[in-house]
Amino acid sequence: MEKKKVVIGMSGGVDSSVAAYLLKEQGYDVIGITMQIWQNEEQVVQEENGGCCGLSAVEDARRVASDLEIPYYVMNFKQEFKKQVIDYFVNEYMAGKTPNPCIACNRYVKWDSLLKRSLDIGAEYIATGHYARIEQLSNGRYALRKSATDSKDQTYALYSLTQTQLKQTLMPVGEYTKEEIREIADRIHLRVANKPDSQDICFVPDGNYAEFIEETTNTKVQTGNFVTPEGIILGEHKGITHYTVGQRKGLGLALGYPAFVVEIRSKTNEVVIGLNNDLMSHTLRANHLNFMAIEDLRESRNVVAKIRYNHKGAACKIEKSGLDEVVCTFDEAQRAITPGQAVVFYEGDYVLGGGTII
RNA sequence: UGGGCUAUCGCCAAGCGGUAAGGCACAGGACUUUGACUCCUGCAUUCGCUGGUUCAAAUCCAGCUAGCCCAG
Repeated sequence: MEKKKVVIGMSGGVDSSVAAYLLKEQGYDVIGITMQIWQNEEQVVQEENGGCCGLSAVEDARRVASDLEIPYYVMNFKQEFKKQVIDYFVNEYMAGKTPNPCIACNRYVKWDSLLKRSLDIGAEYIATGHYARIEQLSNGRYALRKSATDSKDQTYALYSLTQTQLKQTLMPVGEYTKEEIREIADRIHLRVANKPDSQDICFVPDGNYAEFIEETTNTKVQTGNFVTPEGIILGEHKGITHYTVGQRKGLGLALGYPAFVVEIRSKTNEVVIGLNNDLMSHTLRANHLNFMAIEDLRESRNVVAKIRYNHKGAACKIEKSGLDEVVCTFDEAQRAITPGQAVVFYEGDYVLGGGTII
């Protein structure tokens, strides 16, 4: 019997390495791939940084593939990454919004480009080391289910996957806890067993994304005014791209009480400053919707919504307010609902769908 | 030029003779496959300057300097 062919995206980190191992154990014909997305080959690798985007990827991944005795290739996705992730990231910030590049990367680079190319080379599935599970529901649809450990769950960043993509994807790591994954890595003597988890934006290694935006656009951001909700000028800001809703640090505003960014007005180039309380809101609107567990939202539903990656989720009612727009009303006010971020709806452990906060 | 008031960390501000609170800001760390939030730690050997009184002064006294207010 012909073994099913799977392309596994390998970052060189623990999770995707163990994923590759698990797939091989499960009897798949596994091919390891590392996606070259941003850095130049000659760029010094970041030893400390493991993770999804693979700054130190190639060396480690190649070695793991070799240890697992699976074929391994590096594929170039720099163009796609530049267009779908970097450009999007920069444009969103310049428009006063706060993008989530990981979601864009997943959607366009991993599940558009990588999947296509994998199918082209005869694979039936692609696989990743994400902490999430994919299940087919009784209604026939595929949906993401939270990983075995809630604390590591990554379904939030994957809400935009389509039915076709889900059908052709495997996420073997989702059944395990992080500890179990490290144990497996240890047991099979993976050298990457103790690599730290990834973090921060992969293409801005030093974390200074505002500077990164200036460099890639080759323009200096305009400074502007910090204002109160009433319009009183409080001081000068460094440029809209330096801020996000809910931010406290880095404002340099000594008002005597903690001050937060409440709103970013790109039209007037103003950053509105207020109290923590001013950030609390019961509703949000979202567009660019994608539904998983259901085909569409025909009538209002009570769900749990996450409004950022690290959000425990909050009970709310969602209903359509347009062809591609949903209104979400929370039982309890939520803090710092931020335009540009994703909102993901859950029913139990399953992803119902999600969208982009307007 | 008379009269009054005030000068304590980058900002605000306790202190009232017994050996420098606190908040904001800032820095570092933790957390984190986005941005944030949050949490932890650090942050004036010194109180505008110079003298004096006292065992002991940021705290009392004198002079000087600077700023503010009211007169003119």
